[in-house]
Amino acid sequence: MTQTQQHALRKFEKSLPISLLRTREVTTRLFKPYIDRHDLTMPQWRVLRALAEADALDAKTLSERCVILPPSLTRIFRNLTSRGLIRPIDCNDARRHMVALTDDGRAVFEQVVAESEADYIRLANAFGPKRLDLLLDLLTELRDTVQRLDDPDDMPQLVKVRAG
Amino acid sequence: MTQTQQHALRKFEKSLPISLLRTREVTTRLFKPYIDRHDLTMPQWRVLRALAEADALDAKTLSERCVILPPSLTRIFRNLTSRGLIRPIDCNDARRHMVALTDDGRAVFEQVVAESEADYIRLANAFGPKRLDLLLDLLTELRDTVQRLDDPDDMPQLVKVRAG
DNA sequence: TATTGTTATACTCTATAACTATA
DNA sequence: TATAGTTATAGAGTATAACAATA
Repeated sequence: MTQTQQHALRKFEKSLPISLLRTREVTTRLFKPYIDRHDLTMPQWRVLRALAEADALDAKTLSERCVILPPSLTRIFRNLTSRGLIRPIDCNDARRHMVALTDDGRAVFEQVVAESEADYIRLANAFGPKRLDLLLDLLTELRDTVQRLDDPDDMPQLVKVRAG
Repeated sequence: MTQTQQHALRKFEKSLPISLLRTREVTTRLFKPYIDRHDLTMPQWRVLRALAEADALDAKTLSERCVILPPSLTRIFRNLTSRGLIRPIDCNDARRHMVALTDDGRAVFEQVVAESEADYIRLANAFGPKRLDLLLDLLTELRDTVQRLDDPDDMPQLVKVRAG
């Protein structure tokens, strides 16, 4: 391999969106069999997972938190409701479509977590639990940073100067 | 917000595939306008970007490196070839479909890079260039770690013991 | 016989705009 | 008037299996 090609490869590795995509692909592939086993798509799973950690959520919150566009979410609601995994929740704002897990939905969630736990521990040990925490923190902070780029009033002064 | 909900939120933040997806979503949104401007989809752009850093690549390599399944790649080849952005390359193994950028393809690539560079620098400065490098390194290393999980012979002894 | 890639097929997601209902 | 969500629609990606061509 030539010097130029080595440099080129490093540049490709350093593309942030692509690196995030590739890393997500391999980690998703590790856990996807446990999702497939319950006839769930990854977006459907993200909805169940988000609902498992809240009493109830509206469509907009789920859309943002699970990275699913509203039209897709409408279909996912229909699917998961018909399968008895989620149910509508009364809300004082009639525009909002709030949903929560049913008992069956929670059971499915708990099953997937239990079945995949061994692989998660295997991954955490192989990578190093502390490095995994560091990575997760960096991901969250990068997300916050990028979101603040669109809203410069929230930016700390130092960063504003450096970015300019 | 209750104690339980705070804990729940943290758990959702700590899902690796979801965190990777959400971070990719915001970073992609930052750069996507520059891709859209040239009537490219993100997968098409990944192909151009990979080819820009190699003389020529075959479909299998591109499929892995760009996270695109072979059937999608076939369609993308057809699209980019018809637009004159890539061209087939002769190869000693006639099974392989090798392609390379045309001059037009390279021009489009350079244009996108030039147009988006200011935003990339803005992001790197806001997040911290060194932290960005750390994040990119961790992403690459995590990818390697997960891939080795499927191929335990490659695992260092210490990790094998800890994982077992 | 194994590998590379294409085709076929069905389903899902992506993305935008237009529309309804509610605040 | 602004917001939340649904519907409609077109296009692209996801995923699998079956197939053809080549090694």
